[in-house]
Amino acid sequence: MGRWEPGASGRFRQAAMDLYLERGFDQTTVADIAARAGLTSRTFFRYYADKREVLFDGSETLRSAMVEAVDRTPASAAPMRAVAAALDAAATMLGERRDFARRRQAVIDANAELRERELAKMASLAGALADGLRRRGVDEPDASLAAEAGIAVMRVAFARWVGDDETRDLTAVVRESLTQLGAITSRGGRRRASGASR
Amino acid sequence: MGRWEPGASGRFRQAAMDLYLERGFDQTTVADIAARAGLTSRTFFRYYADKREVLFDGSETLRSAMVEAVDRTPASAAPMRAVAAALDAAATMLGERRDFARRRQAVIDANAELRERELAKMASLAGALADGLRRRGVDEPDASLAAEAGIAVMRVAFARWVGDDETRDLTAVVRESLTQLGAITSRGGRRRASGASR
DNA sequence: GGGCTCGATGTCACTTGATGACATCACGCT
DNA sequence: AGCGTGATGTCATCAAGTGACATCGAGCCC
Repeated sequence: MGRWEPGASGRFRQAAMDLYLERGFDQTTVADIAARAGLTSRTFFRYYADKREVLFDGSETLRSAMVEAVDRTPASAAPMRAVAAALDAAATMLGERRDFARRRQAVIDANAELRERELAKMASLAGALADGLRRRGVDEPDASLAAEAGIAVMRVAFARWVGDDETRDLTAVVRESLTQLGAITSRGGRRRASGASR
Repeated sequence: MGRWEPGASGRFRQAAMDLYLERGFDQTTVADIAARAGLTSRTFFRYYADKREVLFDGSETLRSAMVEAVDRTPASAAPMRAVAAALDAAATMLGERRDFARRRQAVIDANAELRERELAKMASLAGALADGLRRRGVDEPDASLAAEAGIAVMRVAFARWVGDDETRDLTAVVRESLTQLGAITSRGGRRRASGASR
């Protein structure tokens, strides 16, 4: 498997994922990944800006899906409706292949640098959402607040879904969490409002 | 200024801040910082785990202040009340020295790695808040949701405060933003609820 | 004072991530 | 066949960290 074997980026992704799982992120060198992929470490950096990025390949796709969901929401709808649509889109994309999501998350959770990168990706999602909201006429700080709140919900919901024993639909968890956020933040929110979820 | 000059960590902090501002984070090497501080690069890494950490020295103090604010909140209060208290504490700590906050933020905003680190610090704050809430009996997912929402508010409010021309009190901006989040997330939130802020 | 311990700092060596410059190879086109 | 082009390899280099060990300075005890 030398030069010109197709699917270089995919081979890198696979090799990296395997190695990160086998021996951990720190214990894996870029040279290792390249060797397993049948390529050179220099080539690795032509596909991925750094050693972490190889785990976040689909995030651009996810972002555009969420933005499109925002754009598709009727202009008359409230900001949080558009955010909810974006979260639905994200949940649909991530909701299949829970086993993959689990393994990937295990790798990320085990390493501080990877957690940082994931946070950055989520922040970028929040930024894109806020852009989308502004584009539809939502002013600041509402646009940023709605976007950040939405991403916060997504973060919490995803973590619950990944760590859950029973098989639940990610979309359902996301919607539940979004509703729950509304309950919590509503003024006069009473203590122990006897949660509707779990 | 050789060995045994006191205040090594402070000298590192000062030197790093200066250099990051002068020529940028990437263009500053740890050896540069150490030289300006009159120390060695090896010593730098004894005080700070990496080149970024030197900009986040007070974050531990901030965290404990916020956690204490949560703990000090009456047990009968709703979760978001405790979160609000924590945000108030944070705003009080960060609210003075806006010029310093500005310069620091300019450095951070200019560099992706630093932005990542800042996100990590904020995530750690959210985690500490969620812990505090659980300690006072708040169940999941409410604890995580409230904590994450609170940090989201803090992020937005801080950005607005730093980027604002007029001089406003950070505490006021934070409270405003928190109220605004409640308005946005409340079910039936109508479009363009004619914002109360800005 | 002399010698002692101990923590802070320095020195050295090394691994690894990341990047620039340049050479080479495989493929499609004419 | 010859050529151009993009993908890959090779080489050199820098900077971030890290471990092992030496050294210095200060306080302490006798």
